[in-house]
Amino acid sequence: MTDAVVPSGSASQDIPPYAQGLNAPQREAVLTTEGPVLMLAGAGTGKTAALTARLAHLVATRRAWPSEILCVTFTNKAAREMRERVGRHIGQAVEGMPWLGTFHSIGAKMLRRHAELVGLQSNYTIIDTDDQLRLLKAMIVEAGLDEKRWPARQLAGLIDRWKNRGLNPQDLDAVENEAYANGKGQAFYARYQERLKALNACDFGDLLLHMLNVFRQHREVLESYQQRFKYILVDEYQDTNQVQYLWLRLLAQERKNICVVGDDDQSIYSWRGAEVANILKFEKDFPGAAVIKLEQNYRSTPHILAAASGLINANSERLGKTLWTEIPAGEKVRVIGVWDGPEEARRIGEEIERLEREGAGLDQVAILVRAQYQTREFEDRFIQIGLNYRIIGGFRFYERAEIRDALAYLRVIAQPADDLAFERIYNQPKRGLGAKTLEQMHRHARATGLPLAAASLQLADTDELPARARGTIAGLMGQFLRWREMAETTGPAELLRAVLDESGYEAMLRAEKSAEAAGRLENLGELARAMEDYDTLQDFLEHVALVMDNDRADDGEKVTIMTIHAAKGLEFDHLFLPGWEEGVFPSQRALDEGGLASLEEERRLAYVAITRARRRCTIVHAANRRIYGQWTSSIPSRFVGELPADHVAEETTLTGGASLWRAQMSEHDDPFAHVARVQPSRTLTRGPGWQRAVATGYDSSPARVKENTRSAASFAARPRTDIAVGQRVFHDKFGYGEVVDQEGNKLEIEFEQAGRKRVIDSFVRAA
DNA sequence: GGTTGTACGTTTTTT
DNA sequence: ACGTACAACC
Repeated sequence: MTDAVVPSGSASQDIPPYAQGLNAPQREAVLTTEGPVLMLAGAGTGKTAALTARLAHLVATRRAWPSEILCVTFTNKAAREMRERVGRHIGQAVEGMPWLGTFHSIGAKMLRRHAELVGLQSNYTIIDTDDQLRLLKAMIVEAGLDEKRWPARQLAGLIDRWKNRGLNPQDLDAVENEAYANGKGQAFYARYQERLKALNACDFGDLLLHMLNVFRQHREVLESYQQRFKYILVDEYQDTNQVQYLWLRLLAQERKNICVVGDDDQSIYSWRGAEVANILKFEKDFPGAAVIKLEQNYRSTPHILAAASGLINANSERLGKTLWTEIPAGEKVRVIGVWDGPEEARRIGEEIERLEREGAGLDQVAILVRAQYQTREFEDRFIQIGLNYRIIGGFRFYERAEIRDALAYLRVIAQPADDLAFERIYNQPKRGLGAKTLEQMHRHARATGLPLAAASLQLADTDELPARARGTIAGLMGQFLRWREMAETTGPAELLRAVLDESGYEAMLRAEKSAEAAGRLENLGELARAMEDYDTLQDFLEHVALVMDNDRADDGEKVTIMTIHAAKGLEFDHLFLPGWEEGVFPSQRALDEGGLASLEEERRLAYVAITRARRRCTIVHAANRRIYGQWTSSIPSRFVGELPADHVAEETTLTGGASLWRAQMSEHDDPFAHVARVQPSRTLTRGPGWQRAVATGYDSSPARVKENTRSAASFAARPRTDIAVGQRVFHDKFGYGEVVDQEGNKLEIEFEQAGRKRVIDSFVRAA
């Protein structure tokens, strides 16, 4: 994803502007419009340039309207870049490309049109992992299972993986089913789907799986899309999972004008369902596919390229590419051995300061780590020496509590059946509604099949709850009604401001007077500002759910610190790769869990890391490192040994004095460091902690989840047939009494002890 | 209902 | 080592 593509020659009159400056294979990738095309694009070979030119070519030659091209990427960032670069070629017409986006955003868009085919309404909510976990946890507890023994996370992971593979609950075989709570997996999965339907919600996996189901079960819908999409383009094809693969295969089946771009050597997401096999078998899936290899690298020096190529050669199962470059030879890849983690940070800090003195921009310097915890060492050190840095990853704006609270209010306004959102804010700010009230609301909601909000309103009209709670609920629901009306006429930003003000949420934060509360208020202000760009609440909520915009514009030159995963697709002049030790990289956990396949993925990760470097690449390994508070000594990564010697300059000073001496000179960094050095403890194999004994009963039968197809706004009540006026009944709280009036499911009862009360019929039983 | 103590689990991450 | 999440307290 770089602009680096300007090879020599080849600009001539008969070559359209968008194809000028492309090399021969790139141009072939642009001009081979008909039939299946597999574009194998190595790192830094100008794949995005070719892809965007191809799009421009299809439009410019009138082969398709922009709206007839399906172009899928994995990340929003990639989609944004693609749109921008296509725009440079074809101008305004790019606005008419509604089907350029991520798999999930395209899935969401299609699903809005066909929601009813899977039992949803088109204003369905997209829930995130947090909501997903809360929902599953509630279900697990409800079923009487020990949440400790069968964590919701595990179930969520399984369901996710099933969805990624295109499996519906009924598609699971006995083996899959066994994977959770002794064969309860399928039942939970099925119930989870029912619950989501009742909430008019779906999770990320559903965006693709629901549409796959629609394609499979509704021929006419599939055909309409097959007709519409004259050309299909897929970026990062090596990252597709099974469901995405099935999706594409159905859509491409008719016209077979599908062009996939990818690099099997850069497949680093198998742990979340990506199947390298998809790219490896493309030629089998689409016989006669043109295979185009982009092998000229425009990014890195020959030494860097050779080092990376030598390393990846150790992998089997490759399609095989030979990267080459015309860039003049630069420095060899440096490998530096240091004593421990702190020294590693110190050394890299010094190197960066030197680069700075030499005039390098800090924006062109990056440190790529295997795991997030490694960033701390650098953060500590860089704060100390006053080096500007930025850590990518970590907190996300939309994951902060106050933002999620605000969004929960908006979600309830947009979609009254969104119980998860309602539960989050019904007592936030504190309104005196506690667990007891919530329990009652849940009970009533379950009995009636109403959403929580609607059930609570109904409940507020009776004596089931204390007068205070009733008034509070009625007031809150009244506010929601007003906000809902307001949403019709006002923009989302103004609506949010009104909600924050009238709900008392803002007042709650103001009353707090802490620096933290001030920050939260600021964040909410920023949220409102972000909302100015959207016309409807619905648009905004979808944006939030799907476009977790991470990269906020950052001012000033800073060293970038991030994981290798996050760096995919990026490039830097000066690159530092610390932590190349056995156990860290390759990660011990990967080796324990995935064997050879994981090792090869770690190696691909190393390949991705090295190929991010444009001019200089420095690999560092430390002999001692503190991991989980435990000093651990380690040996250099096997990947270091796999680098071809001719292209590497070793600077390992471990045994000889200099680096050791330096390490001891600065012991004040860690007064106990010498202790550790005398007795380095080694924590080797940590068995997978999640493998636990298997034995648990499933003693309570799962409560049935009623399907609620009614809109939340209708509070229509189904009266009970076994209760009538004059009947003697029993109520848990009020005791015995006689029904004096029945109106829907609300009863008026003259109780013997408690007097005349209005109650809900589901709370009494015939006596 | 809010605060303190303890136990646990710690790769990678998008959508 | 450390942060989080839940349980037991006041």
